[in-house]
Order: sequence, then structure tokens, then C-alpha cells
Amino acid sequence: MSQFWKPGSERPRLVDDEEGGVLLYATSSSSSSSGFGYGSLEKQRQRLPVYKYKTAILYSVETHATTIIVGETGSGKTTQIPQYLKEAGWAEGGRMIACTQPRRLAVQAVATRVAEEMDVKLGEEVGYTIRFEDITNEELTRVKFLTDGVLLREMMDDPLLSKYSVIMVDEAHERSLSTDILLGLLKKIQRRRPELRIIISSATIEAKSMAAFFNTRRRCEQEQGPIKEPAILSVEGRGFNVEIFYVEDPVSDYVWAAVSTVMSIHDQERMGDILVFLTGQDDIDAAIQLLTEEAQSSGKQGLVTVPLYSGLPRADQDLVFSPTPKGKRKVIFSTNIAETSLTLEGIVYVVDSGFSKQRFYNPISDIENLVVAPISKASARQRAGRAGRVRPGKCFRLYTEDYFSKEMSVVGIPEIQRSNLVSCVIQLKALGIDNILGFDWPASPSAESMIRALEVLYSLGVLDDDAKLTSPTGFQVAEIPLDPLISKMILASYEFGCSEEIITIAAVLSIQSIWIPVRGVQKQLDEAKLKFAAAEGDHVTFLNVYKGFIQSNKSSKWCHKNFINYHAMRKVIEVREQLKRITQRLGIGLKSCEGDIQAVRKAITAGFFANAARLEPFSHNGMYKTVRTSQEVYIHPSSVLFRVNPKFIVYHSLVSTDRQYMRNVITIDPSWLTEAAPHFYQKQLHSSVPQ
DNA sequence: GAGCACTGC
Repeated sequence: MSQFWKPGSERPRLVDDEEGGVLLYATSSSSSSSGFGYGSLEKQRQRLPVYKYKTAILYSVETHATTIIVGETGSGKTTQIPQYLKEAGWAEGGRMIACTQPRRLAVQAVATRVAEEMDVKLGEEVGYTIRFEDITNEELTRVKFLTDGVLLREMMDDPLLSKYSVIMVDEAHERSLSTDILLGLLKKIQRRRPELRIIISSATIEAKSMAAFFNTRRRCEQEQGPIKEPAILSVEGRGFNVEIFYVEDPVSDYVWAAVSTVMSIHDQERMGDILVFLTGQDDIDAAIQLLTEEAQSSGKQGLVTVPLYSGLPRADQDLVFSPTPKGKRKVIFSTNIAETSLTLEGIVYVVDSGFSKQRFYNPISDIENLVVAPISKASARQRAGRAGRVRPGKCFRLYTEDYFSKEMSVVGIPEIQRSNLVSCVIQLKALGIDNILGFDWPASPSAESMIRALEVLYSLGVLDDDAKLTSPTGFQVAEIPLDPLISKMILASYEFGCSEEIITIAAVLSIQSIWIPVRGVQKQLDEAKLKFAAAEGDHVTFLNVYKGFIQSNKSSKWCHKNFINYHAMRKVIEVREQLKRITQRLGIGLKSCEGDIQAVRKAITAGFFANAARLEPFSHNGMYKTVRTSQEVYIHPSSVLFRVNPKFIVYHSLVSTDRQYMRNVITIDPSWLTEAAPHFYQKQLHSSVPQ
């Protein structure tokens, strides 16, 4: 392992956060996965690190409006704190305790565990709510787990969240879009409801800024009720030590460096699985190929390589969890998915490239890009921690310690500063927040992004001249849990008599892809697509696929035969059912246009008029220009209209690589643009759309 | 003729 050095061993130690090269401290003598065979659930609960802090936590919640709990993984905070609160009486008198999570799976898992510990039936005293699943009972449920997105939706009916006495926001350090919106709103609610208690659980690195955000104490103010200054409590975790190693010189090719590091670990370290963090499918495939070649040419045996990324078919993802064969060493090459969303057991070594793919939004061009960017120290810590779950581990960072300590940012950029804010703004408007630009965020998005979002909503007829939600359109669009452009398309479809068809299209557009991930089967996929291809474009093609799926009786076999992702289609059915319920509630019945595809295209245009593009008159390579901003764009090769190049189209989204590609396009008549949005197209039509 | 980190309502 010559290219690595261990901080503190060969050179004077530099600073690694607070820990100086060692990441997590073990606090108990036994691991969480062994030694509890005879203990009752109650005994197990008492052994969790958080147990020692029970009184302190309850005291703090009693006396402070906001309590920030800093806790590493395995402290037991998520499962225990809601129970402590319940025991202390916070759920009495018809009140409820809420605990939010960023992800659905976590909600289900935690709720199940807590119901078990409390020895109650899930869905009664302890319940959970995620999209498509409400396992709660209005009369009985006292402790409720839910995604932060669901809690935001609940605010539309109950803006002060009056049924909750305590709201615990878990994993707040991840700074997801909905967590940040939720935190901003909770701060507002607190002013109106001094009796409400908020608990924010976060990693060390974010605790101080969270506390500053929630500190509403003013100088000279007479304190009434709970103390306004947040309390910060620290609970240790239950991970094992992870030794950190850095490269001595910067690496130029992290894929190659990762593979050679894996080879060295395999050569020189005890048995134990390896987790390698790379950025995407390309990296991962390249690394696996390289490692296979290297192992072959050097005659090394005993390595089992597994890829892991979200686009992988379910069956392949499961390989990651299968036990490593005896005498073998598993090497998992993963994207960020293993950083937060999935927990892998048996990992002893982590190799960290220092990069991940991150979304960035440019409000000027209104384009979201996916770019490979350096991770933050917080991510690096999280990645390293993955090595210490079963026994002391090691983490090999493919960057220098100097880089880590001097150049790496402390935390990542919150999602809200990297996203298109259209959905976020309409949500706040629906909650009666009028002064969007003055909203108090944990991290403020740029004014440009806000203004762009307001413009888009105005052009859709969702906001009026005073930037208030229009009635009924604005309120209806806010009610539908999808991108406002899609919601607007749904509303318009009722007028065009094709809502039956449009909600199918809306459901398909709101999931990633209905085709099975390619690689190696490109030709077959293209051929399969031809069977469904419609001259009008991709949206109509989706209708054909959906029809076929229903006619096959929702058969997985049929999907397999046609290169269609069965799980994705199940999801389409689920989303479609939800949209059906919502549209009915909005008083929009379902109508079918019975094959009148022009109605469907007009409804799509009513939502997506801003995404119109025109073929350049003498273009030989299929170059289009957007009508609004004259940007150069091309039809994506995966579209059924690729190389067909009709004169006028609207697209669903842009993806940018070396070119800007339009994904999911449909042919339109340019006169529909002025019909759909007269104000929006007044100027542009004179200059760039021939009549 | 190209490529989709990850969530969520």
C-alpha cells in the first residue's frame, strides 16, 4: 500500500474534522449484530447509546422550543426518541408525535421496528404514511412516521400541523429539498404555536447552522414559554473505528486508482468486503472490466465484483446483498446510492473516489445539468463510516489529505440551491406564503431561480399579476403532486376531452423510464420500440405501450418480451390511480378522446408551450432552436421522432451532454402555441414563428 | 446514434 500513508504514523498529523484520522469511536464492547440473543426487546433498548440521554432529551424538549440532536448511525435516536416522548405523555389528549424521514423505505422500516418494540399492531398506536400508503388510524395512531414530503402535503389541509405536539425531523443534514422547505415552514409555525416542540436530528457538521437558524430569541425579550434558543445534545454512535488513508499525490484517473487500490487491499489486507464509491454507470462498468482484466493478468483469484446503481434491474441489485462465498472477497462498485439509501453489511474497506454526480440548475438557461463534482467533507465522512459497521475498518481516499483539509467544502450545496424551484414555489403559495422572496430558508436559493419560477408559474396561468394563486387553476395545479407543467396539462386535457389519455401520459412522464435499462440490447430495444412507435411522437407511443400492458393483463412476461420495465409499469398504474382520485376530487371527470390524437397533442401543448422548438430551415443534422430563447437543441436518439425531424415540436425535458437533447417530444401545430399562451408568445411569434 | 447521481408528493 505504498501510495497511501496513514495520518499520524509517518508525518505530523493534519486535521481531519475533529477526529484526526479516526472516524468513529466504538462505544460499546459488543457489536449491534451479536450478543443480544438472550436479551428482551426492553434490554436491547436500554443498551442503545441514546438510552443514557433519555432524561436529558426529555428535559430539553420540555424546556426548549427546538432541540437539536447530534447522533451518529446506530445511536438509536430514530426509534427511541419517539417512544420516550410517548412515555413522557406528549401523545396524550389526542395529540400526536410525528417523525419524518427523507425516504419511504426508512419510514416503513422504522415504523415497523417501533411497533414491534412497543408490542402494538402497526397501523394502530404506531403508524406510517408515505405516498400511496397510509397505515394509520385516525383514532388510535399516536406515533406517526412519514416522509417529509407527506408532512408538507398535510400542511395544505392543516397549515399549523395542529394535531402534532412534537415533530422530529430526522436526517436533516441531508438537506433535501423537502426537508429544507419543511424546516423553513416549521420555524414559521413555531411563532404561531409556542407549545409545539421541534426536534431536529442531524450530523455534527450541520448542528450549529441549524441551531442558528432556529434561534428566534431576541435580545431584551422576556422569555415566555419554552426557551427560544435551541438546545444541542450529542449522542455517540455505535460504529467501529475507521482508519483513514490518503494518497500522497493527487491521482489523475480515479477509476484506475480505485482498481489498483482494490488490488492492493486484496493483496495485503485481511478478508472483508470492499465498497468503492464512483460516480455513475460508466465509471462502474469501466472499473469492473479493468479489475477483471487486472486480476486475470496477474493471476489473482478470489474477487467477486458487483455493480450497484439505481438504474440496475431489481434482481441485479439483490446480488449486492447475497452473502459472499466462503474464501472470496466481494467488491461492490457503487454510486452515491450506498452513501445514504442502502446499508450494506459486511463492508470492512471503503475506497472513496472523492466525486459524485450532482444536479445543478442554471436559472438563466432554465436547464438542469448532471455533472461530476467533488464531494463534501460531510459526504466523505459518511462514505468512510460505511466501513465500520461490523468491525474496525479502513477507508482509502483517492485524494490527498491536504486537499481534504484545505480545499474540500465542509458541507455540500443544499438541493434547494441546485434545483428548479417551480414546484417549491407553488407549494409555498398554496400555503399562503405571499412574500416568497422574503421567505426565511435554512439556505436561501438564488433570487434568479425564484424569479424564474415565478415567471413560469405566471405564464402557466397559475399565478396572477399580484403573484397570488389563480382560482381555480392555481389551486388545482397546487393540489396535484406533480411538476406544475404536467398538472397544467392534466387540467387542460379536461377541456380537450382527453383526460383519460393525458393522466396515463402524466404518469409515464413522472417516472424515470418505462424501457428496461439498455447496455448490450440496444438493437432489440429499438426494434421493440418500433412496435409501439407513433408518428406523432413519444407521448402517443406511451399510450400504445400502456394499452398493450393493460391488454396483456399487466403481465410481466409481456413486458419482458417487449423490453419494457415491469416495475416501472406497476408504478405507472399506481401514479395513474392516484391522479384519477385527485382529478375526481377536483371535479375533473375522466373523458376519453377515443383516438383523437390531436386533442392529446393540444393538451400537452397547453402545459409545455414554453418548451417549443422549431427545426432550423436548412439544417442537415437535425438542429432545432427553442422558440423562446433560440437555444440550439436536438431530438434525443432515444425518441421515436429521432431522424424524423418534424418542423415544430414540444419537448418534456432537456438533457445536456455535449449537446442539448430534447427527451420525449411530440409534433405540434405552431398556431396552438398562441392559443395556449397568447401573452407568452406575442413577442416571439412575430420574430421567429412563420405564420 | 446517445446515456440517466439520488430522493419525494
